[in-house]
Amino acid sequence: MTRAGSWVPTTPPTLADVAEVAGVSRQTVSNAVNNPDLLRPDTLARVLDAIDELGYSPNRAARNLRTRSSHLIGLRFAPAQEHTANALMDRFVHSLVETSSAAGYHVLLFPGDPEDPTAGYDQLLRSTAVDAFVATDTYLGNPQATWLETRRAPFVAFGRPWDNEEAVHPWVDVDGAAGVELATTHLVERGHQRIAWVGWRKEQVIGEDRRAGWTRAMRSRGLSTTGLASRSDDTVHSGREASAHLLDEASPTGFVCASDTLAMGVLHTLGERGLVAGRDVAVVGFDDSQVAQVVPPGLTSVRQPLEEVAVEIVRHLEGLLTHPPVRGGGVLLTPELVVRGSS
Amino acid sequence: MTRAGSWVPTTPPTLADVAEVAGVSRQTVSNAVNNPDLLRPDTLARVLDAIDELGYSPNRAARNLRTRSSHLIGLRFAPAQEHTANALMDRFVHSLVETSSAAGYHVLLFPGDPEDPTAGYDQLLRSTAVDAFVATDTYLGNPQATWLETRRAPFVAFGRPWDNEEAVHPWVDVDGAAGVELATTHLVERGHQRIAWVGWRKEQVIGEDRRAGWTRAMRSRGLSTTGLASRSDDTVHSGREASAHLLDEASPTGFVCASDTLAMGVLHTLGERGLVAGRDVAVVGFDDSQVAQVVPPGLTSVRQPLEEVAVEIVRHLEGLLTHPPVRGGGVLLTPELVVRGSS
DNA sequence: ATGCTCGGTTGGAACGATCAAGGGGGCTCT
DNA sequence: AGAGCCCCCTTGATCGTTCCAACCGAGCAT
Repeated sequence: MTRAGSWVPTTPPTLADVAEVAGVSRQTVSNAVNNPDLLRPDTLARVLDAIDELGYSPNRAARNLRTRSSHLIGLRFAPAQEHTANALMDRFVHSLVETSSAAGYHVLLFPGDPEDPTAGYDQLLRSTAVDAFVATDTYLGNPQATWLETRRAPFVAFGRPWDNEEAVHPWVDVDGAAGVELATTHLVERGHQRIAWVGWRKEQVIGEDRRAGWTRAMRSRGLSTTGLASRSDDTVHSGREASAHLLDEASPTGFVCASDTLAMGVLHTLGERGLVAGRDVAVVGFDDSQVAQVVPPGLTSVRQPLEEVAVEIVRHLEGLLTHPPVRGGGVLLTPELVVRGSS
Repeated sequence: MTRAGSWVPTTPPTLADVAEVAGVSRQTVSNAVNNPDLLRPDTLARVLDAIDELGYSPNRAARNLRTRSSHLIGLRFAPAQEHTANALMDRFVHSLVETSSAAGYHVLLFPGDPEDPTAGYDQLLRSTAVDAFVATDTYLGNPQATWLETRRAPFVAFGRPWDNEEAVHPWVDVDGAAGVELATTHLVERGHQRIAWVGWRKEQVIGEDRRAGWTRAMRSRGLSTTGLASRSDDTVHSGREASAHLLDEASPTGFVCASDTLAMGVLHTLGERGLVAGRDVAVVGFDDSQVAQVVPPGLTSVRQPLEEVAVEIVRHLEGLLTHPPVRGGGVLLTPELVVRGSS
């Protein structure tokens, strides 16, 4: 219990104040807070009473200065693109905040310059404003991870180091191929044979990874993939055009998409042609965005275990920050399929 | 330019290191960083060179300790509810991060306990971990604002103090009634006369505010509202039921909704009945969520100026933190209507 | 009794920045 | 020439915490 009197202190109580009230020294109070085991039970109780009475809470700045750590985790916060369905950061960030809070850390957001993915990191690092980073958006060609590695900055990446075989930093990622394989198999089990892939451009490694799941599922069932794949930008418009083209040329009965955004494009096409998703043609998206959840008749989608990702990331961070020599290693989590009306 | 050598320093350079290299005292370096005007141009240049050469960046902890301020802004981060269309925090948070960064502040996220809206604030406040808070979710009955006021905590609220006439804290809000009025007028101008309202329960002040915009627009055109209003929970399901009921009983030609989530429910109903949104019946949502942007045929929606909100909030925060006596005052911003296929 | 360990406690120093006060050189003014 | 002043810079103290080494009394073996 904290005494919540009406008096508002001009200056918060310090360790010394508590020490005086409890009749012990500063160090003893510090120990009561950080290493309670070192104190005799009765002394500890007396100190805790005093802390309680004064409403004492250790001054973060002083502690940070002395211990050379801020207990803050930096996260570059880029906004979700408008006119797409991808807003997974929201779920991820929340889980990260929750998990790291339980581990005694807070999340510090800093803006990301789209032009320069490494901007901002340096400043925070050198001013010892954060203890570590969580790096997201580790798509191919993003120099973030490599840059952080050369700086010896403690960080955990959400995303595999696609372009760097020798990367030794810890990472956590979701097995996109496995997710798409789940989705494809799901459609096969519903009796579909001609299942099309609506994906991203070839340069997008993540997209190619997901595509591999489709190929794998199709081949393992002896189904042909010829003429059933398309690649384009991650926009609703592209998804619409791609699916229209596929319907004309290959008449698939099901679509597996690299994203919910593309899947929405497919739904557009179906609507234009008087086809009903889930009845005439099956559609599966990727990300289980809010769009997938509320659009009629419900879009079946691959859901990334973002909560688990955050947990794993924090686990790695704790490892990094407490046992510095321990480095490297990755964790690959498997997504699940959320089945809705569209399939 | 920062010298990015391959050597990684074990310990970052300090003010004293810079002072030695530049051949000046600590205080002079400090002034070079914080009050450049105080130095002679040539001295300033020499110091800046040294700073550059060493890659110096002030230690945040030390600065915070001495100045009794952290330059951090606390934001309670609650996740968007699943199965709704509302994910406006994403846009808002990004803008807040961007704006406050420009003002020299960073955003610190902390988890919110749904059971206790004031949890977390106290700890951060007393440990001087943050300078101020941004309080969101200031719906009626949320004790946050009042609690923060009694604690004399510096904060700016996103949302009006609905339940407290005497509130003196600064706030920024969006005029929901004006937004809905825009939406309703838009439908009237398109020739609609029987325009229904799909809203929230009466207890939701924000919902009632938005509803007032509908009433106002209807009355000013001499249109009847009788039997055209419904109130329910903010779920797709509720929106679906409400609109089905309204169609049966009052046969409206247009729907104005308190949220995109409810609007999606309306779209569900239309789909079930073979009606086409935008052709047979007009639908307008609220929030301009990603769902509104990508759902076929595009959902017309009221877009809150979240970027401006963040700017205003940061402006108020700066005022609070630099001229403590200046308090109070609110800003009400007007949203705009984004017209899409559904109307 | 002496020496020694051990749990518990103590005061001094340090972390790295800013604040407040002080000082020296050059200029003007008398 | 001396007083006064301003400008530019330096010095010592300080923020509140944790680290460090020393200390002290009690218990035990010698």
